Amino acid sequence: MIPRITIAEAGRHAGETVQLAGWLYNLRRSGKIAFPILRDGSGLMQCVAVKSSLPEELFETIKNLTQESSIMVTGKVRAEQRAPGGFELDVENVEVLQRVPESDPYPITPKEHGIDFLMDHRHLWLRSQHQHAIIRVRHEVIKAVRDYFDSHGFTLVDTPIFTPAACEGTTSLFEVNYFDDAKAFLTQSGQLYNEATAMAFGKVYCFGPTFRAEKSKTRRHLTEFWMVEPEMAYAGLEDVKRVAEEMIVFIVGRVLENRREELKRLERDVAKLEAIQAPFTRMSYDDAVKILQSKGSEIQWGGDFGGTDETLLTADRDRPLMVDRFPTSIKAFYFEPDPERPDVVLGVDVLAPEGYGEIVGGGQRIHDPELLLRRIEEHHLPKEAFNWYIDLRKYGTVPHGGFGMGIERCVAWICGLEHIRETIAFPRMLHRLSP
RNA sequence: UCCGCAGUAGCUCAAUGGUAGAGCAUUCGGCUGUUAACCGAAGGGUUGUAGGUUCGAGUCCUACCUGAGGAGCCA
Repeated sequence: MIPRITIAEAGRHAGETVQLAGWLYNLRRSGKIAFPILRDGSGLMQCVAVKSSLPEELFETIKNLTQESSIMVTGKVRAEQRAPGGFELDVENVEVLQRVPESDPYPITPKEHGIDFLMDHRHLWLRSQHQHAIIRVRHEVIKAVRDYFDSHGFTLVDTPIFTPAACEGTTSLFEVNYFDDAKAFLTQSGQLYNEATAMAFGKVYCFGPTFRAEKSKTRRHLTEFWMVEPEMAYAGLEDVKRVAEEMIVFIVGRVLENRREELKRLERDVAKLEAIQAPFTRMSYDDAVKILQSKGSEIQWGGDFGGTDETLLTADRDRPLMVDRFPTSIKAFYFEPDPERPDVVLGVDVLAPEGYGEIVGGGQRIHDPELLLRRIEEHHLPKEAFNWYIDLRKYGTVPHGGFGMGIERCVAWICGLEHIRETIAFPRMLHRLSP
């Protein structure tokens, strides 16, 4: 019985006859020799078919294979300097499961394509090397996130996707029918529910899809994205900052450890990632505004950063930047005010270097029931909808805090991508709902 | 939602208001070590849609559609 292996394992089988199962990535041929390159999801393998050592019919079959045809190849693995990857397979047999017809060839050729065409063919584009590398880095980032929290005493408690009301009231939500007469909204954050589970488990995190109906049309926005949100009881702003910093350093370290090959394929400057070490630069909102003004930004105290402001602040830094103590007026209702300065809140944003902007936002939450009620009124939020949330302050309230990190923004930064849309298999954007 | 930009062969792009072209892909032929292989040939077009200016429009004007970029909002 000939063993079936993956291309990634081929190096351990040099000299053995094995079977590979995959798709034809490319084919170069001359009259009497052909080099089919096989793709199986784990890597690429150059195969060699020599006319003189194969039955004529088989050689003709190989010579006429079309791109992305599904095939199983049997042959002997051999170390070969000239082959990409260092190993080659001498073809003994090829079984064709489906030959892609030349009347309707595979649309994504080895040449360049425009973004619109590629997005329309996203279901096929995922087969290409570049996309493959990005999705694998994403996998590593997600695994690192989970490993970090799992090994630091956090319990995974996922929060609902159907919610009855806005979590923050400021941004728009996707509305869906919920049976006969009720409306539900797709969640834009698990945070409020996290605050409940943190009072039950101490340290928790949720990780799932999040939805924003904002009509944002930039390289940093999706309407559906994945967010990890830790929340900790008996914790303040400094604890939030420390955990965010530790987590980011851990994630980048893991990607460097396990996904070098992918980063190389993405032509990522690895030195920039190796520089991601604690401590990150810490800065108050006040100082950030002064720096921005000195660099020519129009920002005034009390205003929020624009995309160009974030770039100005981080472009010449080699580590993430933590900005804290934002004006109360520009932040959500649940932020705890600074006890020494009630006009600012104990919130923090983490801005990735190289101009990638905000990847983490969080802070300390209000734990005083009186203040929370006042804020709900000031923001004109329906108090009844928040009864359960107010209960958390009635029954054993404690200082607590947490943050959210957008996975796609983090992956875009680590991969060094221009646009967030390639960091998720099937991106959902303002004008893109398919495939 | 706002501001400019673009739309020509399956794909990526050319074409001064005057005969619609190239590379890749596809088909046929050649080549025993190719590396987005190479060489030769062939097929492939309602120039986004509708109207207008002009002897003549891919090119100029108007509207619409679609897309990509940026702004605002945000992770």
